[in-house]
Amino acid sequence: MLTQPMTTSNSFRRAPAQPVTPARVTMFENSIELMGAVMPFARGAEIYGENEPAEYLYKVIAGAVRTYTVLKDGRRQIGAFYLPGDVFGLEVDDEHAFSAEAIVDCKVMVIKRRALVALAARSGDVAHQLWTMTANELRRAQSHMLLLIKTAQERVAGFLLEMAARSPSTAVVELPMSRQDIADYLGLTIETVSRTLTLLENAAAIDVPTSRRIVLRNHAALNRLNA
Amino acid sequence: MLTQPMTTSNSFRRAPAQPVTPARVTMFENSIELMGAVMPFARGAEIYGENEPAEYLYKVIAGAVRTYTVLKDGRRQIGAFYLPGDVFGLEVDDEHAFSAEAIVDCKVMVIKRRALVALAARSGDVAHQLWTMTANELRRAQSHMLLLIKTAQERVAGFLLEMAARSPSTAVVELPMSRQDIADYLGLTIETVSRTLTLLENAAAIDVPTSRRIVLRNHAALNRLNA
DNA sequence: CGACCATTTGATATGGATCAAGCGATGTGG
DNA sequence: CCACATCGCTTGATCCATATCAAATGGTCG
Repeated sequence: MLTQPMTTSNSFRRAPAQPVTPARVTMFENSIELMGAVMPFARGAEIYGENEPAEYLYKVIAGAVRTYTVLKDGRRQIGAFYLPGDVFGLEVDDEHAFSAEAIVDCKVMVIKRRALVALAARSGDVAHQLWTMTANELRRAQSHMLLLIKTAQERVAGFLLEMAARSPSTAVVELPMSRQDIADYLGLTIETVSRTLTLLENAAAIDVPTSRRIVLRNHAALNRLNA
Repeated sequence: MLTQPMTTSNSFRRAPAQPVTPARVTMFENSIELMGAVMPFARGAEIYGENEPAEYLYKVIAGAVRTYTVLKDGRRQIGAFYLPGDVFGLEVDDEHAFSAEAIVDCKVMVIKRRALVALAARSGDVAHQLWTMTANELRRAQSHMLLLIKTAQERVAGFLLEMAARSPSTAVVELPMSRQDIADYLGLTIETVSRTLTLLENAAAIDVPTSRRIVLRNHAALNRLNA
C-alpha cells in the first residue's frame, strides 16, 4: 500500500548527465546494475531519514527526489534536488546527514553501500568513482552556499539556470517541485519566490505558462542577475 | 621577501583534531610526510587562486588559512577557515574552486596531488583517506549552508561554537581572523557581526576581553540560539 | 458545481544593510 | 616620549529587501 495517492504528472525522465569518462561510466554502471534493485517510491514517501544508518545509496531512474533537514524551529532546508541519472545518499560516515523524499512518484535504484565500498577496496576505478561522486556533491553544496548569500532575484535566476542546465531543454524547465520546495531550497519564503517569478516574467526574462513550467526567454538577463 | 610585514600575533598553534582511525592516520600521515614540503606563507599571501590548476593539496601546520571566492559584484564569500591539522585545496577536478590565502603568517605542508592520486590508485587505504577528506569537506559545506539561512544571532553563535569545538579550549576562542573575514564567512556585514557580539555579551553569553579573544560563558544559551 | 490546495497578490512589519561618525589600539616620525 | 596618523572595531541613524500576515485567484478532483 502506498503512503500517498499515485497522482498527477511524474513525467520527469531525463538522460543521465555525469561528466565522467565513458570507460569508467560503463564499468561503474555495470557494477551498479549488478548490485542494484529498482524500487518505486510514491510521491511524498520517505526514502531515508536523517541520522539513519546509511546502508544504501541511490540513483534516480525516474522522478525527482529532495533531501532536506529540519531546524529546531521547524524551518526546513532542502539540501538538493535529484533528477534522473543523479546519485544521492552517498555517505562516508555511517549516517545520513539529510532525509530524502520522493517529490513525485519515482523509480530509484537502490545499491548496498557495503558492497560498493568493498568493491572499491579492490577496484581503484570504483574507488575513484565514489570519490568523484562525493566531490560532485561538494561542488554542488558549494555553489548552493553561494546562492544563499545572494538577493532573491539572484537566487531565483540562479535556480532556474541550474535547472535549465540539468534539463533536456535549456529553454524550458519542467519543475517537479512546489513553490514551497523551491523556497526551502533557496532560503526564501514561498511569497518571495512567487513575486520574484512574476517580476522576472514582467521583465520578459521568463514565461510561466503554468506554475510548473518555466520558459527561459532571456538567458543573458538571467545570467546578469546571477551575480 | 615577504609580501606583507610580519606583524602582530600569529600565535595560533593547535593540535590536529581529525576523527580518523589511528592506523589510517599513521599510514597516511607517513605518505604525506614523505611527499610534502613545509612552506611559510606571510599574512595575506595567496596560496593559490581560483581556477588555477590544482597541482597541490595543503595541510596547515601553523597559522590559519581562508578560502574564498569573489562574486561578480565584488562581494567576497569565505568558504572555510582552516586551522592547524586541517587539509585544504583537495580537488578531484583539475581546478581549484576557491582561492586560498594565509590569514596570519603560516606554515603549510604542500603535497603534490598527482603523486597522492597515483598512490591512491595502488593503495586502498590512501584512496579511502582522500575520499574521507572530501566527505569531511562536504559535511562542512553542508553545515555552512545551514548557517547561511539562519538569523544573525544564530549565525554568530554557530560560528563561535564551531570555532570553540575546533579549539584546544572549548571555553576560550582565539580568533585569527578579522571581523570582515567573519562577516564574509557568515554572509553578514561587519557591522552586524560587531553588533551581534555586543548583544551576546550583554546577554552574558560571551565575554570579549579583546576583539580577537572570545570567552564562551554560556554554551547552553549559544546552543539555544543555534537553532 | 463545489471543496480543496497551490499559487499569486496586497499591506505592513522588521532584521539586517547602508551611510556616517566615534573610539581605541598600534605604530611612526618628530 | 609624545603627538599624530592609521586601522580595525564599535556604535548610531536611517533605509530597504524580504518576512509576515491576510486575502483573492485559479487549477484539480470528487
